[in-house]
Parts: sequence; C-alpha cells; structure tokens
Amino acid sequence: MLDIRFIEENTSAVRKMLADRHYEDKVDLDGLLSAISERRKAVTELDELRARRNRASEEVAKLKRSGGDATKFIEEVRSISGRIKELEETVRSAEERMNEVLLWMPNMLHSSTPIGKDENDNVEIKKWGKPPEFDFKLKPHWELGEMHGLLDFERAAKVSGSMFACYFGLGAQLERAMINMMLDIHITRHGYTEVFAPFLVNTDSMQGTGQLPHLRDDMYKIEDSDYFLIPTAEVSVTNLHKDEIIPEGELPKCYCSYSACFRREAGAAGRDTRGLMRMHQFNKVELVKITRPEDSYEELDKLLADAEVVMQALELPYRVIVLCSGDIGFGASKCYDIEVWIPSEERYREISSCSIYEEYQARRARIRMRPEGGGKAVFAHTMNGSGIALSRAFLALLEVHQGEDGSIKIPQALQPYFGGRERIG
RNA sequence: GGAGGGUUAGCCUAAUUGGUAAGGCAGCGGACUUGAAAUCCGCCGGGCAUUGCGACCCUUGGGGGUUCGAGUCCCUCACCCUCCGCCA
Repeated sequence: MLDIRFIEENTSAVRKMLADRHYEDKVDLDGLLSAISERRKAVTELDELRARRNRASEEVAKLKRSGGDATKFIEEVRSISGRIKELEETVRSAEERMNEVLLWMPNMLHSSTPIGKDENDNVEIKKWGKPPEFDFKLKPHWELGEMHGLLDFERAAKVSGSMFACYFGLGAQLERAMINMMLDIHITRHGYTEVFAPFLVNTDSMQGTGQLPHLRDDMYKIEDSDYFLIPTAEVSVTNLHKDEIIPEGELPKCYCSYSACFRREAGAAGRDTRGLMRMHQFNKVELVKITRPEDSYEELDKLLADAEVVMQALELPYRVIVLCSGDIGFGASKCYDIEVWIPSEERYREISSCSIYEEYQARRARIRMRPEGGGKAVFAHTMNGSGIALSRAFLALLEVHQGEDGSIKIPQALQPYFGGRERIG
C-alpha cells in the first residue's frame, strides 16, 4: 500500500513506476486522485457540520440538566444530522473507490531495480559453481526418483491429483534432512529465530502481505470459512506482527520458518508437468525480516547471502539475478532471484526469491516501529526470501549429483542429517 | 457445538436513569539543577489545518440500528477467558 499523500505529491513518479512495471492499464490513477480530492472536500464540510452539531448537542445537554426547554436545539441537531448522513455516504463511497485502487496499486521501485519488459531483461549479478558436464546420458530426476523408490507420482495422483508428489523411504528422509539442515544453518550460523506458524490464515493476513487481492486465483480458499492455505510462510510469519508497534531496540526481527506451501498454479496448465518442478504443495524454509527503515537494504543483502549458504552447502551451481521492473512482484521494490542449474533442462530455474517491500506490507499490515527515545511510530520495513524451496532443491540435488549408474552422491554438509549416508544407490 | 464473562490510546484502569471519554504508568520536549533525581508545565491514537497560537473533526474490538445525543440500549461478526460437550 502506498501513502495517499505520497501519491498526490509524487504523481509523476507513480505514473512512471506504473509504466515501468507495465501496469498503466491495471490501475486507475486518475480515478484515485479524484476520489482522494472528493473525499477531502466532503470531509471538510462534514467536519464543519459536525462541529455545529456538537455545539448544539452540548446545549441540549446543558438545558436538560438545568430543566430548561431544549426544543430549538434538538430541532437544529435533527436538521444537521440529515446532511451529515448524506456527506458520510459521500465519504464512504469515495473511500471505497480509493481503497479499491490502492489495493491494486503496486509498490514503488528501488533505484537499483533495472527497468525492463520481462524476464529477459533481468540482470545476472553473480554465478557460483559450474554446471556439471556429464560424459554419459543423464537421467531426469523423476527417473532417478522412481529408480530408487524415492518418488511416486502415480500414487500421489491417485490420492490427490496431478502436480502432487509422494516421497517414500529414503526420499522422504532426504526431504526431511534438507529441511533440518537449512533450519539449523539459519538458526545456528545466521542468528534467525525458528517459527512454526499456521498454514491457514485469514483474509486480512493475505491482504496484509499483498497476496490479496491480485493473486486470488493462485490460492486455495477453504470453503465456508475465511481461511486460505498459505502460498508461502511469508504470509503467516510476517503477519505475526500485524497491528504491532515494535520497539526499535527489538529490530531487526529475523525469523526462519518451515512450512508447506500451497499454490493453484492456475495460469501454468501444461507447463512443467513432469516431475517436481511445479507442485500444488511443496515444502519451503522461509526467511523473514522486519527491520528499521535505514537498515533494510543491507539486511536484504545479508538475507540473500544467508540463502546462498544453503545452496553452497548442497553444492548446487546457481546464479543470482536482479529482477527488472517488468518481472518483479507486485509489492516488492527490489528482488533477487537465486536460480539453480537444472541439468535435464540445461538452464537455470528459480529456487529462491528474496524481496524487499520497504513500507508496502507494513502499511497494509500496520507493522510499526517505536523509535529509540520515543516519538512518532513509523512503518517498519519487511522482506523475505526462500532459504530455500524444497522440491526444486530436491530435484536439483538428484540431477546434479547423479552418477553414470544412477547413484546419487549426498553432499557432505547434508550427510549428518541423512544418517551419515554418503550416497543413494 | 452449548452457556456465561470480557475487548476503552504502547500498558493498566474509571465513566450517575443514555448527556458527549476521567486518570495512572511508560515515553518525548521544556523549566529548575554543576549533573541527575524529585517537582512543575506541555506533548503523548488518527485526520485535517497552519501566515500566526488548534474555541476543529474522528476514535471505547469491526459493522449496523434506536435516539436530538450511545463506551452505556438493541442486532450482528471477530477475538480472548471460564465451564460443559465432542475430538487427534
């Protein structure tokens, strides 16, 4: 959510942001501005009338107490009240139009976010590791998974449907080992606090972090209730501090959280249909930070580095890109993606997304900070990133570390979490 | 699921048959002081305003209703507490 005063005073910057994001047609900026000024005009008149009514009403009270005749003032209040009702309706409808647009208004972009049209204009800023070269015919992960009895897509389809997976035996253990390793790395080496939060959240939380209204079709809604299945732990964890004013000394809040994530993948029919690449349900270890405004970009870079440590521990080749204005998420002002090398596709695919929202989510979720030494509460900054997403980490690990015989080498850092096992097969 | 109690500003607590939210703590600024404490004054939810100092407006969990007027009465929803029931 943007501040309406900011929008009024920086209209051309907002217009440029919408153009940079290719959002011009989706947001009625002029309608918003007119709703704001209509509201302001009505509120001014409303305030004056209310002041008159309050004065008259006070006279009524005085006269009643002293036993006098208040008829004249009662009549005055009655007549003013009619006009007040009209104006209240005007204000209400102006605010409704205002909020409708505001909820669909994306965040301003950070100056370091490159301007571009789509994913082709994202900027690569780093590469780590080398994509492996195989002198044999490599197997895709679903073949490796079925060969070792780690994965079963057919049975998952039986109990649920397509785009679900079932992990058996060492497969289930491997998934769990990776989750535990990631959590431990962040807790013990990076200073995060582990959180385990609900997987079902209400509409207000979904709106607080900006999934609603525009991603409604990507999420699962529970029938006959106000609950949604979380698409990421970002939602449940960030909203833990909703409606709070946090003392400056307690910032930054650094949380890491395991959760299952649920996505309808409504627009992705027919894509990545084989294997683990795209699932309706997958696991993820998420990193969430709430910080002082002045520290936020530094904290974002640290968060990215924290996620990278996991990639390195798993010995998975990756690159880091900065998303351009046409590709970056709705509420983010800047976003790094970590992309892992997928041998079977011979390209990099997203495995982590580290985004900063500045005040955008904080304003929606009303997360504020009380400055050291008192003073007016200000909005905190929020950010989050995958640290990292399972399923894709699982599939990358199978493919990258496969041998000619189909056996899979377990990276050394993971072995203690996997019963000391050095390989599968 | 049922019954009862509750929700007042960051925290805690008042408010007559319905009469227009009173205080305390914490915090900030100032005065006083060598400095601090104590004391005193102002501020201390949001909006709007400002050339100049506010006789300005809204806010008692959310929404609606009754009334000239609602923290107070009615309806509804959310959440918290207690008890009963059911349940992994």
